[in-house]
Amino acid sequence: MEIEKIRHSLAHLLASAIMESFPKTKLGIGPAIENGFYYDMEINGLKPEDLPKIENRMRELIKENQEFTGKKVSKLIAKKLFKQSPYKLELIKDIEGKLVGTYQNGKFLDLCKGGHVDNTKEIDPHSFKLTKIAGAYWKGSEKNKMLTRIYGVAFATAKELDEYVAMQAEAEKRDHRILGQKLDLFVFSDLVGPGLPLYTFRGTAVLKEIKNYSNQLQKEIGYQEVQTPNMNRAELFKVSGHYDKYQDSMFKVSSHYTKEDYYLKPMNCPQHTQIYASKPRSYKDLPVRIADFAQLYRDEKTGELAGLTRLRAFSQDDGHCFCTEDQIKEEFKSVLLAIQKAMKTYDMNYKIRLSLWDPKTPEKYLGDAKTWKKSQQALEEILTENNIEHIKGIGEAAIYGPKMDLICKDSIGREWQLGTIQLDFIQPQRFGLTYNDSDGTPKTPVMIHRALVGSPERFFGILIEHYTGAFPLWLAPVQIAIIPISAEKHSEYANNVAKQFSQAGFRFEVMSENESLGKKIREAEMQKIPYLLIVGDKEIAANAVGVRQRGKGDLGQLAVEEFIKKINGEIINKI
RNA sequence: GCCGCUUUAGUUAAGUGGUAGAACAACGCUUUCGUAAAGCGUAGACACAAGUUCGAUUCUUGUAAGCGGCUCCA
Repeated sequence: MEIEKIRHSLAHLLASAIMESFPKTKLGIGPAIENGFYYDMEINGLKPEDLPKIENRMRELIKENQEFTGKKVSKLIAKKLFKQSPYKLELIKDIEGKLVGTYQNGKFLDLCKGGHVDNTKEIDPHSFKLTKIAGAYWKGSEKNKMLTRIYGVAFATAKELDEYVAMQAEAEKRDHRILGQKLDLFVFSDLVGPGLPLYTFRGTAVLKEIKNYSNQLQKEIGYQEVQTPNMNRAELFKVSGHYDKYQDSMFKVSSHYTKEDYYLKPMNCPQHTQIYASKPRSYKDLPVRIADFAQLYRDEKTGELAGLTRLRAFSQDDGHCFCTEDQIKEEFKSVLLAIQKAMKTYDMNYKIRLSLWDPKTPEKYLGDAKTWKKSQQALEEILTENNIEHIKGIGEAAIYGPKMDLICKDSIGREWQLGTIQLDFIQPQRFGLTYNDSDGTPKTPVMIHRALVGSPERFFGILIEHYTGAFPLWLAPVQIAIIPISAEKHSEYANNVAKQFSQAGFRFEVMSENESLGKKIREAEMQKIPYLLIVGDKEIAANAVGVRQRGKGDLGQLAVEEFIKKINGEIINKI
């Protein structure tokens, strides 16, 4: 039994149950989706608390052993049959040919091309659940009316449903928004504003490590860090072409003293072109590779903001490479290797997507079809020549060119775009960038946009869930907790040990509150600190620390120097 | 931005048309402790604004923020 058939049949049963309780409802569409199904409809008076009732009615319908019987009818007849719903009529109009498919189960008739179980007895009445009510635009377009969508999850067996529910609960425990608060990594303030997180010293420590590591990796492939302002004249974005396409999502800033508009920058590339353009370049200077961690601002719609994964202020481990066409392949390859190295260190699963333009909507992009064809071909060659497995994403390209994106899957199965390498023939042209070639003639360089983990802030959020807050030692916000057994008797020694850690550059805290040892260990464990060092009389006598490792328990005594040597090794190797 | 839901102390969270009961955290006192919560006590909250009402934390409306979706994601 194909699970899609069960899911889609349940959508019909849902609609059938809805029409009984809400006969005025105008139905839209009801497909099977990953993990379940949904049905879109224009409905009045439906409340979330109605769902269990509808769910039960669906179970009753299943037990009636209804047959699904398909029949093709002419469009004229179909229009009469479905005259109640303008959405169905629109679908009938859109269908090519003279006949349309209909399916009957029990008293319910739906416009449908098929894909059902033969009889509802093939559905386990306890293997599905209606989960939520949401709004959804008709045919997925913001310009259309918003319908009500009822979501359900469904599996072949009740056991699989239980497993799915359990997995969702597990994922919730990893939610970076909750862990971020519990582990004191970042906060939001109503006064500061939505999408504008404040990182505590702990969160800042993690973010810094993420950025430092990206910087290390990109230095290895020749990128030099620059620093650029957070705002610039509107003119810059008019030249780059962003102003026309993205004006609505840029924050406008005004000066009291000049009439000209300024914008907070949503990306670094236009500014980087100006570093390139600051002096004459020779072919011998290329590639020119620059990297930037500047804060970026995007005026996202409020409903799109979410935790650290969608922000109004964030940075990117961003870089741009200006090179000749001959150098494209080599440059892409070195960046791709750096990204893969990073993903290995973070122990993340990913796939590579070749993101292409959608030739059906050229108005969404800059540049002509010929340039697009040329650049897309170049990227595809790189992937096939190096035997790199990839998928294709039509319509996923940037406005100025195709790209390779790294897609990773998080703990609850959501996919995130992290690293990216993008080819751009357009901006260099628009900014009039040139270099003098070996024959003395001026040529236009190619621009490569790239990021390793994308946005460190967003990646931070993903990592919190990836590690369930238990960061590896090198990333941990606090790496070591030093716990004197008696605050009074052992704090002095604890502080002496701490001084050595401070000199060694570790992140530590001394827990010298007047609390029981058990309680302090519990607190440190809940903060997921990798190493707890217990110090009491025995350790003082031996000039040592009692080492307790997260997840491993008591490791026994180690001399302070020995411990420093041990964790230094772990930090350098990022394990 | 759109559809729906939510908002009670720092956090979790009970409850009511007559202004709130608790746990953890905080603070104070006692305790000075060997690997995941010592004991006692103190203080602290109904998101904001308007309306209905003798009286609103509770009902209505609006605003803000959050959550689940949709749309978007250079």
